[in-house]
Amino acid sequence: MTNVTGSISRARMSDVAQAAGVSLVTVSRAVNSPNKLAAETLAVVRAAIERLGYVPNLTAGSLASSRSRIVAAVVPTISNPVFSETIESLTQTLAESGHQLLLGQSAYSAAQEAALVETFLGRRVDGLVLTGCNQSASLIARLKRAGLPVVQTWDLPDTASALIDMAVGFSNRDAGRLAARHLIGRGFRSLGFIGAEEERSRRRLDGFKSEAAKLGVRTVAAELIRPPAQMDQVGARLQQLVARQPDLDGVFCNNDLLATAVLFECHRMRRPVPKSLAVLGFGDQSVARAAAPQLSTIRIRRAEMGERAGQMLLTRLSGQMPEAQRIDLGFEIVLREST
Amino acid sequence: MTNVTGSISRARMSDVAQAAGVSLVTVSRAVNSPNKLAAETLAVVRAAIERLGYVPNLTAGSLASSRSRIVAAVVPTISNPVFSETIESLTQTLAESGHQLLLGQSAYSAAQEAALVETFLGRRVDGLVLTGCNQSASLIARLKRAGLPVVQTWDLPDTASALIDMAVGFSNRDAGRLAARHLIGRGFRSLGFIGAEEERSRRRLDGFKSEAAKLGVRTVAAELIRPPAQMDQVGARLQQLVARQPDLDGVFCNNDLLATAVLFECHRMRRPVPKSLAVLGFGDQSVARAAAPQLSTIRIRRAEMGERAGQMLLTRLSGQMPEAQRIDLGFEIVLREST
DNA sequence: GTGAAAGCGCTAACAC
DNA sequence: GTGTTAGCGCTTTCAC
Repeated sequence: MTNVTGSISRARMSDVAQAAGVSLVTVSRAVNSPNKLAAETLAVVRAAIERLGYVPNLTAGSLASSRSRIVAAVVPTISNPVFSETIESLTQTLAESGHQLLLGQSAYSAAQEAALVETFLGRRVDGLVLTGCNQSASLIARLKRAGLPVVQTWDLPDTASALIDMAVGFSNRDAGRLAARHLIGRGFRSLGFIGAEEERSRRRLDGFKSEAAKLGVRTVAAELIRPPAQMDQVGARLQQLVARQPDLDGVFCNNDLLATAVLFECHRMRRPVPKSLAVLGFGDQSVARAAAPQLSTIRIRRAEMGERAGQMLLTRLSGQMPEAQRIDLGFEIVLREST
Repeated sequence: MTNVTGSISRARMSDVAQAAGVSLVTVSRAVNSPNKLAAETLAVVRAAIERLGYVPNLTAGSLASSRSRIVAAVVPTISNPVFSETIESLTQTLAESGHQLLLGQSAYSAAQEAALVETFLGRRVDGLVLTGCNQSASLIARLKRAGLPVVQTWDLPDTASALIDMAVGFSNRDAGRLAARHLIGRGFRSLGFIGAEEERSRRRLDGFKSEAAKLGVRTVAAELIRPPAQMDQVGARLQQLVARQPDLDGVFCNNDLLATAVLFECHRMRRPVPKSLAVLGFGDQSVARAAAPQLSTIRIRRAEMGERAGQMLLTRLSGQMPEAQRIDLGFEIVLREST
């Protein structure tokens, strides 16, 4: 029965060994490398395990073998569906080879990220997945020294020194550039931007502005929402944008949910999309196809990002080197109705 | 530098002890209970720790103390934002007392849930958070025997035997009943239901149907979408509903994102909401306020659920009993424009 | 194919 | 306040 201390006596490996009439190592092998045992022995041991309800203590195993079969990941927040999809596919990829995920949320704070990494190192995790490439120089140095496999995701390091170990992502700046080319190419000249106030969003804004300028469009108003950027804050921001730039005719939103909120606000303002105002999303989430009008957006490979990150880690954990240390997953415009 | 094996030599506690000229325990105390040490000693030890770049091995600590400071949670998927918010607040609550979260995703499969629980027990996690209350009898028995603190969330057990240890949630069936009362009370008589094909959604449908019948409304058509229920599948389902029940005038959607997709489809069908079709959401996610028309919905306390689950666990881990073993967080109708 | 010995790096209990 | 002793429950050699 449940008790307050939360612990009951459990069978240990030595108990199983005794019950089965074999040595400790044999039980260990029955659990970890059954093919190294004679079929009969294996059967006897398994019966004993079953009978005693033995559950191997993975903590003790980790200590002895110095492999934890745990991978840690740090994301700003999983409430943003954009990150949760990457985490989901990462979890699944890792699960296939018996690894589990320890999850940390940094709330977009570098200090919290560093603190999380520190305890993850203390837990001797087998690998680490980070979000973004804007880690501090000291954290980068720390991780390089630690020597464990690390994958940076959701962006690509600009310089060789920003690459800790491995990376899988895409250039956020180039994605912003593509957004500007797309909107301007379709005839919209007075542009706005709505996004979260965080690193990757800012990089996209950078690219968006610089490409717009290059194409002769200098009026780009931006509204940055402090994370978590919720949909119900978007209406007011769009109003701001229009107030600042009355001839606004195109908005780039930093995820499809924000873009959807803009769609609704346009509906309220009786401004037909895209005739009166074009809306470009980001991410190609499922809402983009469901929306009316359907959202044009920039597709990125969120699930693939998690999967590739997991594979790179697993490759390294098996002692090999992955084919590429830096994978650019790219992105593409999906033209629908809103632009 | 990074190496393929992923490990470099690291300082151990005994190295620090030697460097600081103290014993092992003193270093352990400097790390875990600094207030038990003389200020001078502490300073010396800390200097040594700093100098050697010592990172305590938490795995060894866990083994010795049999407390892992890890709590595991199983959710169907974190891609559903509805679960990720609970996980987020749980993570934060746990972090405040130095616990971390090991995350498992069951993909709505009972077998996967049981397998995850098994390895979590093997890791000797300090506590467990589960989604829903429909665990198999054998899993329930297993966990009761294991004797570790367990919190079931997102529903409330119907019977005493379905309660493993602690629970925080609400009655999904009653929430469905409330939805029916609300729609019928506002004059809608031909009802439909769109939700995911999973346990909690089904319970809401149960309640929805039975209350509707009680109030004299027998025509309730339901469309269940196999998880993950994506927004872009909703349009076709609404069409189905209308085909089956041409006079349909009210739809209850099992989360606000699905409801939003219905809103868009209504727009396409040129059926004004709520005049031609009423739409009731579930969850009160931020999209509900952003939508046009704004969504009426049933508010539940997702974040509070994670927080309370964390607190209950922490209370038990500190050796106390929580005030209540079973917390009903309830729910409420939020009347906006769509009904 | 199986076993014996020697740790993994820390904490708990008790002494001083 | 600080130190000594004795494990925590496994895996890893290496021997047979």
